[in-house]
Amino acid sequence: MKYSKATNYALHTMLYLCSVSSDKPVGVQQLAQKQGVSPSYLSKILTKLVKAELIESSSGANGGYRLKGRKEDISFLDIIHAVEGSASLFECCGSEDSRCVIQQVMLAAEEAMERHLENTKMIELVDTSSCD
Amino acid sequence: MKYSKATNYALHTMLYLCSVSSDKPVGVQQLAQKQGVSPSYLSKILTKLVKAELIESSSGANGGYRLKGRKEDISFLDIIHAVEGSASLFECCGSEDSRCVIQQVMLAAEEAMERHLENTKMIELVDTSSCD
DNA sequence: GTTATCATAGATCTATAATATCTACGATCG
DNA sequence: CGATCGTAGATATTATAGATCTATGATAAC
Repeated sequence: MKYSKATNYALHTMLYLCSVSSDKPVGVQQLAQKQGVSPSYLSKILTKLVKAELIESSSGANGGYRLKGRKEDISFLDIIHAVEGSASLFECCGSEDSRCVIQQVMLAAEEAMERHLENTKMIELVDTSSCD
Repeated sequence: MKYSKATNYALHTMLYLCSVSSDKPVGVQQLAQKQGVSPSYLSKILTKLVKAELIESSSGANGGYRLKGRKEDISFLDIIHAVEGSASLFECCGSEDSRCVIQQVMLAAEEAMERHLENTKMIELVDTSSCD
């Protein structure tokens, strides 16, 4: 079990967009170059963030991506759910059999992690950012 | 990102071994049948639990698997680490770049989940077990 | 000692998801 | 109109999970 590289790209892109905090959209070429990944692939990931309404895109010349909401409101969990989906990490018997005690423990553990990810907002990292 | 089915099989097998709590080893055929999985596959998973010293195996007639340690000491995290490995769920820049603030947040979140899994011991589920 | 039973290790196969690229398309600005 | 830029879809490529089979070695019962 591992977080995908796509999640890594998404988090770093969001952190960058939060730190520039400009009205001007940033093109995917520039974003991709900073992370050493192909623009085609990154744009697929960013489209998920658009659909989750974390960022918005503008086409045409001087187009690109910019934040939609406020930095204070964007959590790690928002970004991760947008990329990875929000399904449970553990499924016992195919469906959600809530009677399974193992399922209950795993779900509670997962919620502990998600609580932490939900409480950490992007704005907290803006000034201290390295490795972006 | 999802927990593997192997983890599911391992957890259910461990819960069963904890609930029978007999000196007699249980064969992999019986364990596999209860979960609707092939004995060949399950034995591969159980071998990992043996190497992690959570259970012990005995060959030959009337052989099989039985608990090694005490139920009070076996945590969910022990089992999960035995099957999935104990590497971090998130890797930022290939190596463990501890300067990356994103990495730090993800690591802290993961630790919150692991803390919960470590504090939940098998014995707590033995009596209430359904879906085993 | 022989035989039946049972775990282990290794090779192998398939299925599925992650990773990545390319092309065609539609939208926008100058 | 024409250059720029995001979107969607098709497609290719790995990597990993999931699963099975065979050969081997260990053990107990006879």
